[in-house]
Amino acid sequence: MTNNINQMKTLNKNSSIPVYYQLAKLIEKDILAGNFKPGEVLPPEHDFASRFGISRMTVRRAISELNIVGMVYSEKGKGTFVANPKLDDVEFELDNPSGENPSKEMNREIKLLGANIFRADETLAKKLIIPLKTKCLHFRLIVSVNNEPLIYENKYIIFSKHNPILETELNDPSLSNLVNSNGQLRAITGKRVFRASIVTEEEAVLLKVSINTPVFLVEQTIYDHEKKPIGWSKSVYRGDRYRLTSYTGWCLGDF
Amino acid sequence: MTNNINQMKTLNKNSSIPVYYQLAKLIEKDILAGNFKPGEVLPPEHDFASRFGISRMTVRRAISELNIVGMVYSEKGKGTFVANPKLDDVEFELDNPSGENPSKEMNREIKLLGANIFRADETLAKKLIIPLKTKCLHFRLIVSVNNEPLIYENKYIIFSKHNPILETELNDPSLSNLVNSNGQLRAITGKRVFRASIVTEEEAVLLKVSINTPVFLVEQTIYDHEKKPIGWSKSVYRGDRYRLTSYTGWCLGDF
DNA sequence: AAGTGGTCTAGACCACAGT
DNA sequence: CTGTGGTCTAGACCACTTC
Repeated sequence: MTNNINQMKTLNKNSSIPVYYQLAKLIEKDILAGNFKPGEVLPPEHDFASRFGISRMTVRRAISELNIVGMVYSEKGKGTFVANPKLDDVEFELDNPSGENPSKEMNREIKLLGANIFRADETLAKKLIIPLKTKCLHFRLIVSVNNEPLIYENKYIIFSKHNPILETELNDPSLSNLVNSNGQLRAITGKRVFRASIVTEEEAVLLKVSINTPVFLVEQTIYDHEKKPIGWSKSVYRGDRYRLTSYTGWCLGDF
Repeated sequence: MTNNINQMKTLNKNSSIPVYYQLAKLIEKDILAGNFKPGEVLPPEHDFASRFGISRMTVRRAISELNIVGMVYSEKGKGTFVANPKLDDVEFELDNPSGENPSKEMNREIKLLGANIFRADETLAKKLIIPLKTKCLHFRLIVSVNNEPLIYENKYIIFSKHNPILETELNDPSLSNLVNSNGQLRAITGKRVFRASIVTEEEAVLLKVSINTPVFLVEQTIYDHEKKPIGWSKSVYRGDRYRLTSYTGWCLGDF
């Protein structure tokens, strides 16, 4: 008794579109539609093979595509599972003052400054592509490490139902978590824009830094499976404490 | 008459390491050793298959790995070619003032402020892991777009031989290009660290901005095939004109 | 026409998970 | 033990490029 609609479709073996790609898209649709949820196991490979009358190698090729984009992960002897979209994997690193023990315990603390209903102003309406004054939830918070305030964040998500603000949400106040907890839509993709800027007076007070301190201004937008924006945030990272690293060029497995 | 030393080695079919991985590493070594140079074509797949006594599918799996990391690219009907390592593919975008035509012609200009021999000071010696006072080349330049100075860069590469500074190099003053033109070592991998900061007085004059303008401070290190640093640069991107964008989550092919 | 990479098959054996 | 994914084979046909 399956309700995986797309899986009843057939593959066109005479199409110029490769079978493995057709199958990958089919499974992708089922995952995006929620017929397979994160953590759940996919049918075994030989199932797909016999059901669609194709070779197991072709099934593997399809699933491999989904592995590459991180939509599923396979475990030998167990099965292939739907992953959680990693929406917060742009890693800011805390600057590590030389000599300090990097494995030192970090005491991360989140202080909620406010959580309330907010009627979309012009900026937010534009960001989320919603009418003016649409009901939204607004979170304001400060993230501190070792009692030092480092990040100031304002997060907005489209209001959908009266959910109480759970404490568990505030342990992980990432935008994707807030969206997933408070709406019926799941967060699928995200976009971040980084700017270099200088603290405003308000931010300087909140972050306990002097005026003219440089900051990273990070705007994040989160989209559902139809690429409609469902959440938006603007974060201020202290520029004297955070940095961003990226690697380029050739590497195979190791780095 | 081939001098592809590694290709004379054999694969261990009884190893716990997959054959496709062994072959991928073998080809990788040949590419890193310069036995196959960027732009050159690899032997056809059936060559590898018969030479090593393995199936063509296994060869394809090996080459697929190299495709994924961007070390080679395959073209139907033509062959598989060695790629150039993309070391400068972190894209800064110019902020696009609303309403302005994005396809508008950009007039990019590079002004060389200096190119001279530089004896490594403490900072540089540490960055390049070389003795103090080692001979290096030092480039200072300003990148302008539409007559507006936007980037100020200081680039250092280990001095290897007396090459004249070619004009062609200055059309592409990327660190990887400078390294490849002036040294005998090829640039293979790179690392970038981004910081948010504020212009120094000197930078403010060069970039024609007021004091306290925010900037991205971008440190880049370039490594050879043994992961030894061979070039280092420190660039200042005007924070009021540049931004950085990244995407996360699920996507398959399209975005 | 000959050579290349792209796809696909119908098997096979293996290592590992959960009984 | 059975079931899973991981690897590998020895073919096959196709589309494309080059001559």
